[in-house]
Amino acid sequence: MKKRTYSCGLDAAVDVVGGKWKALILWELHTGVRRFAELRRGIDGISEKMLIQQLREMETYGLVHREVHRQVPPKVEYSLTDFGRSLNEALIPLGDWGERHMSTIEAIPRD
Amino acid sequence: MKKRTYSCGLDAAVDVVGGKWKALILWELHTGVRRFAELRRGIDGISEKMLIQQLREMETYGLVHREVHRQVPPKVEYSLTDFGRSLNEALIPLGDWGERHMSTIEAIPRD
DNA sequence: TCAGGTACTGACCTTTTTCTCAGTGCGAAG
DNA sequence: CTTCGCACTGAGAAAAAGGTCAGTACCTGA
Repeated sequence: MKKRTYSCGLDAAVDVVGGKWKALILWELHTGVRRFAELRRGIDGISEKMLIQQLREMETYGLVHREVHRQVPPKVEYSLTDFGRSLNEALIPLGDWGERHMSTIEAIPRD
Repeated sequence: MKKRTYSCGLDAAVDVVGGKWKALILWELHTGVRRFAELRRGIDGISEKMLIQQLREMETYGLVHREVHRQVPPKVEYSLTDFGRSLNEALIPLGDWGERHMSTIEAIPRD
């Protein structure tokens, strides 16, 4: 989320889903409610700092709902809001596209 | 394009469309063939360096076709390949989502 | 002759993003 | 009595992305 104005809807949407981790988090939450540590284990290579940072951002966007259960040890559950689910649905064709062309994309020479 | 392996199709796709300019370029090319300077004028705020950098990247992905007409002054035309068009189609629902929620997204407090 | 348009390229710098690592406080398990 | 898991937080550094600016070589119109 860097911009304040967008030249088209796609521009705005890519700003919301962009970055290294948001798509992965959205994907993990697609299946339902998840605890913090479950997400961390489910998303390969993510650090705790990045995970919270992204979750908090998505919370301020209204995509993710955060529920704290006051108990020891602490239990915090994350889930998608209706808004988040609507985003996930809009992402399905893109996810399918990526799935179909994954090997092509991975084979592209970098730098 | 930073990764070599992806955990899901969405991850791969977001890596391809991510960044500040690619969505905008894709959107501009959606309407047809464009010359370099036309793209520059059409995309508000982009520098020549960024525009070429992104176009070249998209060319190596096979999304964009670059055609040089050997003449003076030079004329270079950019257009989408079939692969690029297939990506654009997969992006339509996301673009629509962004369009629908643009005002919400713009109203989110940053930092 | 001099600015302007064509399509770039490369050096260098700033901003943004991501990563690493250490630490918190509590309870349960070994 | 030490370690583990829980859900974080913050400092500081590294890496990636993006931006500015100057220059190239040629032609056209003023």
